Amino acid sequence: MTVETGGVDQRRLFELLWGTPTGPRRGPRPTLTLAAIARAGITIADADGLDGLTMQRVAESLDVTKMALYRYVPGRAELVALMLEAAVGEPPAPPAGADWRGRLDDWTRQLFDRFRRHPWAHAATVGPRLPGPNELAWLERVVAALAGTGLTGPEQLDVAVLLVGHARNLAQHAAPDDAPGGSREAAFDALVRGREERFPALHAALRGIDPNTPDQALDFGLARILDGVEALITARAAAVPRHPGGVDERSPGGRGE
Amino acid sequence: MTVETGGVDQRRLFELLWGTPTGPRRGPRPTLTLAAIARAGITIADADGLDGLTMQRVAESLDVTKMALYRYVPGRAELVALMLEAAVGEPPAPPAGADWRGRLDDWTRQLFDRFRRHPWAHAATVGPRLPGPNELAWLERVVAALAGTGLTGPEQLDVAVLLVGHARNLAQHAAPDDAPGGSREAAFDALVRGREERFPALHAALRGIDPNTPDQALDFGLARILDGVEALITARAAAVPRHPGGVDERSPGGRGE
DNA sequence: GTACTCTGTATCCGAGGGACACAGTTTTGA
DNA sequence: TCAAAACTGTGTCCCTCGGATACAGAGTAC
Repeated sequence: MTVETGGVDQRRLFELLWGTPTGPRRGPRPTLTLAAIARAGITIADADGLDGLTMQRVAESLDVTKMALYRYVPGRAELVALMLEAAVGEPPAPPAGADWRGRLDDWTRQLFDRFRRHPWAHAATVGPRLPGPNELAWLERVVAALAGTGLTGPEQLDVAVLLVGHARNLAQHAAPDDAPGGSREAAFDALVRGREERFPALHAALRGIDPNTPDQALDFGLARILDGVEALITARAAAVPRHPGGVDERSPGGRGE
Repeated sequence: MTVETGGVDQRRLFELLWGTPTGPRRGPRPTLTLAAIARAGITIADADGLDGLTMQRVAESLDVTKMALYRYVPGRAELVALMLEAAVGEPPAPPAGADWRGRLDDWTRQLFDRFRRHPWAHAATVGPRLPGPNELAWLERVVAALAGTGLTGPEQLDVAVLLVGHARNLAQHAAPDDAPGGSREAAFDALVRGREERFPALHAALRGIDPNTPDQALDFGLARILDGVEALITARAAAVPRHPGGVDERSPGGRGE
């Protein structure tokens, strides 16, 4: 029982995620596949969330005993990791002829879509964890799109972190099949109503909400982020017209006023 | 056993979060307080995460039986909600004399700090949930800071969502007491090493990482976001030049660009 | 054919959330 | 003053779930 990082067997998980599917030699041939198990788990978690995902249910849906799963997967935590890797899947091809901004825009929306289709994915990605090949491939796409923009390596990764966070965060806000108009704003409105003097600005902001217009938080945030990145890129290009990667003009919007 | 939203009793939770502390009439006076229970839970969760948080341990740390807690809290889920509300606490006062950007910058860093101090808070905030007074008060601060900038109500809320997401996301990346240099990048590097042809851009980006420089993802993302918001605000102001005392003339020298 | 190895199963255990009934305590009403 | 009512903390019980272990059957290598 390795309590390491929430009970995840790092070695075995690494083999499962990154190892080659080595065919066994002797003994009866397995009736299951890692992919099939992950698929079954995804189906269950999509329907009832991570709480509804029990080894028993996964086993039942595959017509095996619960303990049979442990021949393939060390435990529940590793199963979730495999499900996550399968659920994100391979990154989509970048749109043809798009510049870095077009690529990042499309990339974020595609990732958002993945997260929205699998609401449990958010909970499955909290805390440090071992990324799988698909996850790294998604990351590779962002960094590749930003290559040649003048951003440093760390900055490219920071942009990726920013976009992943936004996609993941917004997918959580937008329930997969929620009533249009956003139940979240409705809940806020109900709470603020009767407490206007306590939350005056919030009250005013909520008055400007049209229940018919769909939630545009994804578009809005994405546009702001990409505007900010674009501003940095153009500033870099103007400041250092030659040899990218020199002494960076760090202008942290940090601390001091 | 209300399976509603993960087993949360919405009515009772609303009373716990928003209700007035009505003193009971008859019977022995309670030995515990909601605040004390929440504090005990926070202490445990800070140390061992949400998985380490059991009713048993909370009860032990308060010298009561497990079932005694159920006199105060309907169940574990509601306890976590109370812990969250106590952990975020009241929002800090906005820095004196700061414009909207300064306020939002400070706000985001303070929120980041709260999340970083309580790593379980991220997991506790997945999915739709009932916000408490403190949570709404934090939100109120953002919207108040943006009042008069020309942004619409929904846009102000979208900015808040964006900033909350960034603070929360980055707090997860930055482990509370991790080794400097970022184990995350180190893990990436170890994975990419030997697979350079598969992740060429990632490989190149990782080469530009200096293990000594601290992680600047929070600063970077925050600066990008606020740059993007600022661009929108100035564009709005330029398009609608009237509105006498609305948009303040913020230009304290060379910020950003 | 025999030994070895791998798969799926049956059984068992402990941890954890929570229901329920009961005893003790404090206030209210007569 | 005293009994009834209401509320608190406790002990006990149950169920679910993750996982360990031992075992029986299946398939392969020698």
